[in-house]
Amino acid sequence: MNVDEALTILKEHGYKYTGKREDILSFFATEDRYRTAKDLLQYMEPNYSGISFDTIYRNLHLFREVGILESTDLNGEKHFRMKCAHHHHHHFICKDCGLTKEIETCPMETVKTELQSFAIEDHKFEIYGLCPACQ
Amino acid sequence: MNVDEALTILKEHGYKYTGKREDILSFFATEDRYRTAKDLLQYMEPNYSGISFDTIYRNLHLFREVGILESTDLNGEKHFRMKCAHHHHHHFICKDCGLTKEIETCPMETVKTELQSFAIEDHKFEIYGLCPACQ
DNA sequence: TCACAAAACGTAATGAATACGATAAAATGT
DNA sequence: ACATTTTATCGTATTCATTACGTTTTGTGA
Repeated sequence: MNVDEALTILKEHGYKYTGKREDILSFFATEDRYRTAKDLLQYMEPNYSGISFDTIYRNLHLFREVGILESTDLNGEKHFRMKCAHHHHHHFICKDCGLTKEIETCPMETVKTELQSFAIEDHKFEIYGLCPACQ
Repeated sequence: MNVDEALTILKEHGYKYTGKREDILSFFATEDRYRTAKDLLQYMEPNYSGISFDTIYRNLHLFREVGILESTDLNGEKHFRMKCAHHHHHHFICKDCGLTKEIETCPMETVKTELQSFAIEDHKFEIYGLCPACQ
């Protein structure tokens, strides 16, 4: 997803356009990997000195709710990345740099037969390690 | 894993026996599901009034390190459960009560072919939802 | 039973995330 | 263009889980 697509989604949901939001989106559009709220704050600081935590977190959660970002818990800290909306898949995640690689394998179909009487709402399949550059 | 097996593991690693440790272990031996540090603290409080956070967390991490417990992050809070050591498997986890059900399916073999140049260190496959009792 | 290493206590500190009243800014209708 | 309304942001305080640490207590092996 690119910045324009994301801004369109925002507008469709009736949310306003601001310079900060565009900058947040372009941060994630450029970084094709999982980043933390702190990473984003450090990126924003130079241009918007004194930007508040509220703004960072509110927008991160808003963007996730409307489907612009996706998130995962990595050692106790929430990480965010631009959502890849084209099809269902999972991620390899580099422990060092947060880089992600798409995994096509998804075992949910076979798993469903194992969970007949359970109400499945969600699932998480992540592989962790080091990417070629970080090895 | 039962309490005696766990105590044996502790002794093998040269750690000491204490009443608190046995109680912590019997808590997890009884509860066949993911529990938080707070859950454990509430269980210990009546018998050991004034037990400290240090004791709780130190033992939880120790037990995980020697392979007595396994842990996962669930909405920003670490959850622990007795490790089922017999064979590799994953879990369905109930969002309400933390109950777990073993899943035999593990897609790592096929995934490895997708990640030739990546150093795989770990993986997580969890299914979330409601167990029959909580629906 | 004595000495020493490990465990626990009590409490303070850290760090991520959330909350909130006040202010500012963007969209909308006239 | 202007006023109105709605949303966004600021500044800061608070919550909550977790970690840290100096001191005291307690197992354990000689």
